[in-house]
Parts: sequence; structure tokens; C-alpha cells
Amino acid sequence: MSGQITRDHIVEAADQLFYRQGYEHTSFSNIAAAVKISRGNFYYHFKTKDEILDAVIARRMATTRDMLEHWESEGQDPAACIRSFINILIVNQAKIMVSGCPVGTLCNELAKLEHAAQPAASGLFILFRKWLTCQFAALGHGAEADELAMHLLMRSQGVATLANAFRDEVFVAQEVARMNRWLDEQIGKEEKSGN
Amino acid sequence: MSGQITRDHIVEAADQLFYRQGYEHTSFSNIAAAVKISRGNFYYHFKTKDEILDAVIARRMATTRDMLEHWESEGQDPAACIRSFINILIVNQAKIMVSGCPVGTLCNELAKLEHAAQPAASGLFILFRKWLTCQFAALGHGAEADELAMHLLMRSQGVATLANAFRDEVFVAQEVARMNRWLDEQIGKEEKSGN
DNA sequence: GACACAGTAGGATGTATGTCCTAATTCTAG
DNA sequence: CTAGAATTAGGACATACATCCTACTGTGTC
Repeated sequence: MSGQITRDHIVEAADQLFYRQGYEHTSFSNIAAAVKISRGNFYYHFKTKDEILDAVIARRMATTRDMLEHWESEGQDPAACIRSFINILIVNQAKIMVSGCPVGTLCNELAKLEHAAQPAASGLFILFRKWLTCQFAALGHGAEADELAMHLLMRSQGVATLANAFRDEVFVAQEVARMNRWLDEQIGKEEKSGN
Repeated sequence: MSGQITRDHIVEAADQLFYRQGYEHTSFSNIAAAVKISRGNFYYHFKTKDEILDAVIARRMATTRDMLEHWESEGQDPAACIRSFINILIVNQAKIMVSGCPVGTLCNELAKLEHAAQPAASGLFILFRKWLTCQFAALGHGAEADELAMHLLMRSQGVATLANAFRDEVFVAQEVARMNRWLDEQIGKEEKSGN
């Protein structure tokens, strides 16, 4: 039964490395070295590199679901939930400045590789999108909840990309403040004009 | 003197391929095949892959400068210039949905590779940033011109990333409309509150 | 204690790639 | 027209990598 543990270690290490170095630039040896496992042992757990990628995406789906649930359980109201989302930019600031957003950069890389797992990676975005849509709907924006969700997701992606390129934490703080102000505007607007 | 022409062809082909496939995933052979040139001929023009990357970045810097100048020469006022910037999301929509933003994705990839050319690639962003800052300054936003420039740049990046992940042109249209409305708000606000 | 089997190790293999070298070809100057 | 330089072609080489295979180890069962 120790096999499952090793497998988890592999997926965890691969997750980190794919994030920091990119999928293609990460080799079997890199992951094996990180887990302190022989290269050959790999084949026992994963037949191909694509299989590891699938496992990593599945893992990220699970941890993301957990995170969203957690935010929802501890958040007082939908607005607080949305602020938790905005706040990842602060919480993960250091990592984002080094490697960007794990979701956005993976989707991008897989798109360029024309990799079969690209839709699966986009599923991570869909998770956030649906969750945010629910929050905005609960906030009273029925029809345009999805558009607002996409808008916020878009902003988080833009901030992550520029934070990575410029490594400027003042910029991140400014944009987070801006996002919170924008959210304030949305609260109280419920179900009127589309802006 | 035909050497310079071949060199230009190589850089042009490499530019396209780096954009569509990513830097690392593009091999000498790929570029050679695209230019219909022998692999070995390559070495005559570029000693290393890094050298091609430098040339590609230099090329992009030049074409970007040209584009910005062009927008400035044909734009009636700063607002029109900024709208030209916003409009690339529409003009290049198809490419963006397939490969994302050429600048953002390159910066991201080089960051993960810890490549020496990463600062050079960020220079492309700086070009846009400074240009947009000038436009906002000309619009009357002296102190916060740079922040507004970064905000707009951030939005364009976010839209590009999500457009690539979701391949949804309705979303792009919505966000472009939103950006134009936002710009309308900034016009007439000159030098008052910071929002 | 012997056997079966999950798990591990490390080497073998073929392919792709970046880099390098040398020979052939084309171009240019005198 | 010809010598020398610029350019091109194509193969050589070492390396890195994904994949595959075989042998070893530990553990639980009869």
C-alpha cells in the first residue's frame, strides 16, 4: 500500500515542478530526483508523461475544489467569498511573481503544445468561473453574474502575468485595491445596468 | 548581401514559431524547415538558440515601436491612440485565441526557463507601458498616468489569457466594450480622484 | 520457510536536439 | 575569368530525454 503514497509524492512533486519550470521543461529525472526515487520506478506508477500531467491536473482540480469550499464555509457572505478569491493575489504573491498563475500558465503552455490535456487544464478555470458566478448570483446579479465572474477572473490573470513580468509588488497591491473597490461598486448595484 | 535576407527570414520564421509553439518547443529543424534552409546553414547565421531568441526579441521591439508610432501618427488624440491599443484584442483575436498574447506568453515561458533573455522580453511590456503612460499623461492624468497604463496593460493580458483558455469571442467583445467604457470614464476625470 | 506479488532500482534503447565541422556552391572584386 | 570571401548544405557528435525491460527487495500468506 506504500505504492499509493509514492504515487502521491510523485504527483505532488510534478505539480510543483510543472508550475515552476513548465510542463515540457520538466523531465522524468527532475521529478524522480525531487521525490528521491529511481527513474525506472516511475514507469511502474505512470506509463507516460501525459499520464502524470493528467494526474497533476486532477490533483489541482481537487485542491481547488477544497479551497473554494473552504472559502465558502468561512466567508460570511458572497462578497467575502469573492474577496477571498481576490486575496490569493496577495497570499501567493511571491510565487506569482516568480512563476505566474499556475492555471493560466499551464493552459497557455498546453495550448502551444497542442496538447490533448488542454481542455482538462481549462477545467480549472471553469471551476473558478462557476464558483464566482454563483457568488455574484448570490449577490443579486442574476443575468450578468457570469460576465462579472469572467471579468474578475480576467483581472486576476492580467495581474498575475504582469506581476511575473515586472516583479512589482506595488503594482499588485494597487490592482488588488482596485479590484476590491470594483467589487464594492458591484455590491448594491444588483440587477440594474450591465456595468 | 543575400545573407542578411536569409537572416531576416530566419528571424521572421522563428518569431512566428516561438509565438505559436513556444520557444523551447521550437527546434532548429522546425525553423530551418519553415525557411526551407538546411539545418547547418543556421550555424552560419546564429551560433546558439539564445542568439535567435535575442534577434526575435529585437525584431519584436522594432515592430512594436513602429506600431506604436503608427497609432500615434494616425490617432486624432491620446484617447484614440489608447483605443487603438485596446483594439488589438479584436484585430488579433483569432491568433490570441489560439496562442495567447505574444508578449505575455513569451515572458512567462522565459521566466519558467529562468532564461537570461527574460528582462529583454519584459522590455516589450515596458514599451507598451511607457507609451500608454504618455497617452494618459497627455489626457491629463499626470500623477496616475503610469498606474492607468499598467491597469490597461493588465486587462489586455487577462483578456488574452482567458480568450486563449476559453476560445470565446463573445467574452473578448464584452471585455473590449468594458475597456472602452472604462476609458470613457477616465476621459473627463483628469487629475481628480485616484480611481 | 517458501512463494507470490507489489514496489523499487538501474541500465538499455531509440529518437530528437543543439552544436559543430567540412565540403560544395554562389557571389563579388580585380 | 579567376581568386577569395560569403553563403549554403548536409552530415558528425554528444547529450538529454521518454520509454522500456529485467533484476532485485521487502512483505504478507500458506
